Amino acid sequence: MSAATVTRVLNGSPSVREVTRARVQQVIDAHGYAPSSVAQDLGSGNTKTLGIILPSIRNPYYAALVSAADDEARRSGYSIWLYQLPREGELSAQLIENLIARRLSGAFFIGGFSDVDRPDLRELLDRLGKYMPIVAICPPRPDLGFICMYNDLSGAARQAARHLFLLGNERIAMIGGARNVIESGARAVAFLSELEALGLPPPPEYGHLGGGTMEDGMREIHRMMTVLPPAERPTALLAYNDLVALGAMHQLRQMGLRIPEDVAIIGCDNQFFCPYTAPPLTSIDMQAEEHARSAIRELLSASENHAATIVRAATLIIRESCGAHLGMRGRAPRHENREAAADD
Amino acid sequence: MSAATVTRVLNGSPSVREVTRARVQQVIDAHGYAPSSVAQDLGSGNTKTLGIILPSIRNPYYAALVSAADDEARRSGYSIWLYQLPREGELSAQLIENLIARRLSGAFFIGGFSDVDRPDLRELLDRLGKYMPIVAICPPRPDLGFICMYNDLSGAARQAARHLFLLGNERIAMIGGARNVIESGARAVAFLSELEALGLPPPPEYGHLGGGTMEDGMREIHRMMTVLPPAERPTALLAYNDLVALGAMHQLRQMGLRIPEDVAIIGCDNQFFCPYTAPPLTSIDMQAEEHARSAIRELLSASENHAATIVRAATLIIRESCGAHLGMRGRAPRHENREAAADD
DNA sequence: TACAAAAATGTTACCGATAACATTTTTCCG
DNA sequence: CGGAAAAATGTTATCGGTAACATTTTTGTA
Repeated sequence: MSAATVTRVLNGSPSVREVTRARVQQVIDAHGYAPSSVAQDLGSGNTKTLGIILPSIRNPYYAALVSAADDEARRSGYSIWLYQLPREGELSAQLIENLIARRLSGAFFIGGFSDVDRPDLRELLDRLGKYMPIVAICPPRPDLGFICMYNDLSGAARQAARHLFLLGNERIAMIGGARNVIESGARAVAFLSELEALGLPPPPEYGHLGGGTMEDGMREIHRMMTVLPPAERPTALLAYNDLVALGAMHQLRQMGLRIPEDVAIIGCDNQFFCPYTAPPLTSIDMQAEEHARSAIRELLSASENHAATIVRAATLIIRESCGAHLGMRGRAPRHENREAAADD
Repeated sequence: MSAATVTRVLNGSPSVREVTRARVQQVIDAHGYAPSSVAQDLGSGNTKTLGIILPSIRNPYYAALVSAADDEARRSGYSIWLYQLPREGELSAQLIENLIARRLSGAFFIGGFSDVDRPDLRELLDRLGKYMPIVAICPPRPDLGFICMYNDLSGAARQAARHLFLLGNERIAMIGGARNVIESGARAVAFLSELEALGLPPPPEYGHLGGGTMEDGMREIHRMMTVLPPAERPTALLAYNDLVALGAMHQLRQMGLRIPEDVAIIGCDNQFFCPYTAPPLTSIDMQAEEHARSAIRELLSASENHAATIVRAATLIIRESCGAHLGMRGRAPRHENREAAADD
């Protein structure tokens, strides 16, 4: 029983006698043996493993991407190697080496809240791109030599802005994110251009966005609702993501303000909890599942990196936090109420 | 420049002349070369990779475990290989082989909502245990030959049950989960024994739990609040987890019932969104971070599997959904209101 | 039965890094 | 400057699986 025969039995080669096969199989079963994919990987030069690089799996939007990606990869016999990005400054060269050393079959990069200008991430992507195909969830940039998937927000942003406007909102603020950051920059631009088209550009006092967590949402809305004079406070919010929206809603409630009567709010990502907030959160669906599955398929079929962009339309999912179910009537008693309640 | 010299340069061996080191380093830098950890793994017999096996990364509680585990593993130069369990019947022998074939350095098993009696999972664990150390988040069982981490719920369950009782609740239902399932079985037993100690065993009409999602929570509470006569409906809920609680709260709101005035509710897991629900959800913290970090440390230091249990106390985190901030006064106007509103 | 063709099994080399050992080069002192 | 000790570098074998090739066994037919 040479090693080659065992290989043949394992791979179901037809040129093995039935007696031999049975004998080998018996030993395999007795030992619960499975051939080392480490050795297979080394021999074949294919690890059948895809890396997913993201800021934090704690963000449910990323978790949804990873979940779908894992499922899709496994269907083709590939598996997922997880890599949470450390903060800037902690992404040592050593960690990048580690990523290259793994000889992954491909990398799915979910930058999200990562600064465009983070030089460490650029170095990471540049170096990685020489070794494996990359697909990233990020707005297209001419200098990126791999596939970028992103959402065309223009339709949804227009719908969201007009929706809020038609419901009587004339002071609409954007909240969360940061303009110099890949993804939130794109979202900000989309929202901003629509607000300007309506003649409702957010005044500078609304601030320059700021973060992607619940705490960031709380802080920002608290600032606007206390520092600004009542007549200048926003009556509607476009949030960078649903987490920020969640924080903002919480803060508004704590201040005794009603949603959507006093402040309407629209989130982004359409995360799993959106239908379950009080009121249910109107949000923009970013097609996480489709992005993830198609990213994996691209990685599996790609032989070399090539610049390309794959666009999916984002769609506004209307629930109650934007005030749609109240119509214009919901607006009437708002101002007095809001100003009285929030003036602390 | 033989391969051995390159190895010596990479590993900083002292016995390399400075000129040689510089020459080799220059080539390394020019090519952006990093040594293949696949080959290293084969040679050393250590993949420095830990597998995390779980039902779905979409559950934020699991995501929190994975996030902390990834961070802890990376500190020791290890990385995480993700494996989402398919449904029963779809966990083929082939997938188990794949898991063994990877020659992982250890496996962190997060069973959660997995049936104790799922024979495929038992086979998975039995076979895996022969090849690598395992740490699982699950209640201890005499037949498991590896480390089990779990929460001692008795203190928190007692606190929760008495808390609800002292606030005037005499009809307390458990909602979600399934008795024949590892984790939810333990939670159910803990809650049940406390309710019985108070002389408030849930009547059979409250049903036999049922599931771990928002939808399950909605369905169960809808059933109780419509099928049961008003006088028998629960005035408080102990939810299997926070997702079920989220669904139940949503359904209660839709029925026009107030939380906690009409129905008080306590969740489990203390997920990230608990402080942000309306009202903020009282929940039982399960120490995800501590479990995950210590699980990784155990895996890294373990040489062989040995049965052991590591217990951490679960703690009740009181917010508003249980009615604590209202005290007994919150109970007074409840009954009339609840019965009138929910009687559809 | 003999012998060629076909089938079954065995052998060798390779993937890439590295430990152990072998060889070459350098150093340093008499 | 010779030559031994020390330092630097090269060579070989190994990890486990497998492709390619080599060899042995079986089959089938004259």
